[in-house]
This record gives sequence, C-alpha cells and structure tokens, in this order.
Amino acid sequence: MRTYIADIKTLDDGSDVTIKGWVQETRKIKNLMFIIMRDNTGSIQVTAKKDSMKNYDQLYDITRESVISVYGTLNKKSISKSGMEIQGIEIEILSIADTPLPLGVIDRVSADFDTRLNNRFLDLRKPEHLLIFQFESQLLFGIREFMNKENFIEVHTPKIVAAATEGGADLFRVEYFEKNAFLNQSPQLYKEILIASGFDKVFEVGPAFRAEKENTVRHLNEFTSIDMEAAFIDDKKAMEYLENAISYAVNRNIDLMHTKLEEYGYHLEKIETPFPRISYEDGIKYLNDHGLKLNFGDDFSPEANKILAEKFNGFYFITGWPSDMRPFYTHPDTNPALTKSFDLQLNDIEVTSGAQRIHNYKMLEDNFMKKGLNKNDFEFYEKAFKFGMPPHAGWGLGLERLVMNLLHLNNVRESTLFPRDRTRLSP
RNA sequence: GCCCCGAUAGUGUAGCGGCCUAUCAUACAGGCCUGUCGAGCCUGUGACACGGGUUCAAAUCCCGUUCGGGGCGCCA
Repeated sequence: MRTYIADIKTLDDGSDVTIKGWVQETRKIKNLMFIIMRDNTGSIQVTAKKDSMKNYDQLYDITRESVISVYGTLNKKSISKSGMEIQGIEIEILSIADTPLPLGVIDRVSADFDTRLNNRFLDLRKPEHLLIFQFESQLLFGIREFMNKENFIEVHTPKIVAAATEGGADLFRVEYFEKNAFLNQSPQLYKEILIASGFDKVFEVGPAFRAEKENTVRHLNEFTSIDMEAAFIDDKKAMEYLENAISYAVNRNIDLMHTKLEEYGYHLEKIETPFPRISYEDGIKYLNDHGLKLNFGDDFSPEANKILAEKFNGFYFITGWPSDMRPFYTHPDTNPALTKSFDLQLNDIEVTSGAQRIHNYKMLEDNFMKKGLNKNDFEFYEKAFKFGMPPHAGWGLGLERLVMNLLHLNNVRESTLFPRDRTRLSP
C-alpha cells in the first residue's frame, strides 16, 4: 500500500513503507547512494546500498525527475539532517526522465517566467508552486461551502453566446456552424435570467473571456470568475455576502494550511469583517487631498489605487460609482448620476465588481438607449424582465486575482495554471 | 490601441567595437569516493535569435523581422 510522504512521520520506526514519486536529487558515493524523493505532499531521503539492492547499477544511473516506487524500512533515528530516512529494499523504476531538464525543479539558478511557463509541468513540481493551487482549491471549497450554507445553488451557464458585449470589453469571436458567436465575457445576463426563473440565489464558478490586448501583470484573457446573483437583495446585502464569503474561506484556509504556507514564505493574516467602505466621491476627495487631480467621472488609476491601498491596507469597498462608468444593467441610486454599485479592492488591485441591478423593464430599455446599445441584440435577456423580475443584486469575483493578492504574488499568471495572455496560447 | 525595455550554452548570466578560439554559476556526460544532506574533487560537452547594413575589424553600433518582458488605457 502506498504511503504519502507527509504521512510517514506518523508511522513507527522500523515500519515497512512504499512511497511513489519523483527523484528530486541523488548523491552518489560508489556503493551507496541517497535519493531525495518527492511526491505532492513532501520529500524524504531514501538510502540505497549496493550490497542489498539487486538493481543497484540501474538505479545508480537514475536521472533527476525520474519516477520510482520505493519499498523499504522507515528509519526515524537516521543521522541525516531531517532525522528520518527510508532504507531501500526494492526500488522500481517506473519512468526515466530525459536529460538535461529544460527547467530544473530544484536548481540553484533562477529561470525566466517565460521559460517556466513553457515548461509549466516542471515548474509546478516545485512545492511552492503546487501550494498556490492547493491553496486555491481549498479557498474555492470554502467559498462553495459558504454559498451552500446560504442556500445558493451552483449553476453553469453557456460560455458560447450570441449576444454582443455588455460593454467595456471586446469579445473573442467563434464560428458557430453558420452563425457568428462569442465567448462570454461574464455570466451576468444569464445569472439575471435565472433570477427571473425563480432560482432566488445562484452562483457560478467558470471561465470568463476578454479579448482585450492588455499587457500587464494583473490581466488575463481567460480567467476564472466566481459570480453570484440573488433576488430580493440590494447592493448592501450583496456586499455582506461577499465579505462574509471571503473572510470565511480565507480564515478557513489559514486554519488548515497556516504551517505549510509559512514554510514556503506565504504570510497571511486572518481577515475581519466588515471591510471598510469608501464612496467613490469620498475617494476622489481623498485622492485629490493626496496630490492627484481627479474629476467626477474619472476612473482610479493604478497610482490612485496605490494611495488608497496605503490608507486601507487589505480589503476595502469603493461604493457608488458614476452611472457613466458602469454597465447598462446597473441600478441607479436616488441621485441618478450615481449607481448602487461597488468594487472590492484588495490592496491596490480590484478583485470584485458588483451592484444592485435594474429590475424595472422600462428603466432597462431607457438604459439601452442611453448606452447606445441595440436592444434587439438583448432580446433573449430583456424578455426575462417583462414577466415578473424581482429586485436583485450580485457580483463577480476574480479567483486568480484574489489568490495572487492573498499570497502576495507579483503576477496574476503565477496563480494561473496555464495563463492565456496577449501572446500566450500554449501550453 | 499607445509607450518603454530586452534577446549570449539545457538554465541563469558576464562581456557593450580589436584583449572573445566568449566569463562565471548551475545543469549535463565521464571518472574518483561507504553517510551524503547547497556533498566534494578531477576531466569534458555546450551559446552570441534571424536578415541586412556601417567598419580594416561586430556578441558589441544602425535598420528591419521574429520572439519575449513591462507600463498606460480598460478591467476581474
């Protein structure tokens, strides 16, 4: 039976164990060799001796990153630095790695990110990189657990769509037999249709596509969006769901993974709610008091976001954005120049955008006009508003950006397995 | 869409008109070595992105191409 390396420490000294994994490195001294072996849970030293190993000669030539299966005896009083090793009895070679490696897993030289991404399967063998995605997986599990407790239902809406843009982004065109179609920029319109369908509270975790030719460390052309929409709530309640979902999931992750995260240099602190809130208009004032010259209607530049990040240090909401800066479906506030909308920032990066949405059919029609959109393109959507649409609100949370910022990574591609950016389509 | 920067062995780099038959590290190959743990020691293989141009002379300067990194706008 296979034992994972992390579980070995719970076994008794002298136990027989079988471990399976990669040869991280070898140290060879003629009739004796040490193999540092790695699996997804950790690494351990395996000792092989010529006089007790029948395939020793083959093993002696094993290359780094080959895959082996080791049967041996656990020695917990080893004189190795870790104090623990496995005395090999039978070692089976399952797959021999070619040399040289295009990217060393434990090399003492760094590699360019481009080289790492070109050899991502090797790059991901590094425990500190695997950990990012173990963290992401647990985080998402926590969010799902929270949403489930709050009686949201998880849905899956189409990614190939006919509608033109919601505004703000260019879309990827795809051929759909004899028709033109697009890859969806967000599940927004379909979430709202489900609200009209009486689903009450929905959420979705899925890909979103943007054909924007950005070249930054915080943009992807395909990313994972955690989207939520709920009936009979307003923007304030949507913000509560958001901060509670995030704090629940993050604090849960810290409880589960704190030691391992620290071991690899990821420092996280527990999150407290509620998150601070600042209105768009107060934000403008604050920024103008700190050397910027912004007018109502200006977006916050990266420079502006850095100034706000210093003030708030962590998560904070920016609420009440001007109507001109928000998509057509955003509900206006009592002052029609403003909307019942919010962004959630984590330090200087936007991680969520949300709002109460328009549910009044006439108001929606007027907004199509104001935004210069052709309502015929949205017939499938608009129809859902004619026959009983409750007030509703929701948000979209960027998973990769959230993970990037929580773990203090310097590039959103670090928290993306196989990033799609302006030029990268493979692997 | 606009702007800036870069490309030298498998990987990461030094060199920035002649001292380059190109530096160093690491990896890789071979050898020595019975307890290594950044193993050590010896030997070896291995690179100037591509195409033009300037010059007596180009890795080095200029132009173009290709590929890459980053900033802005916009956004998750």
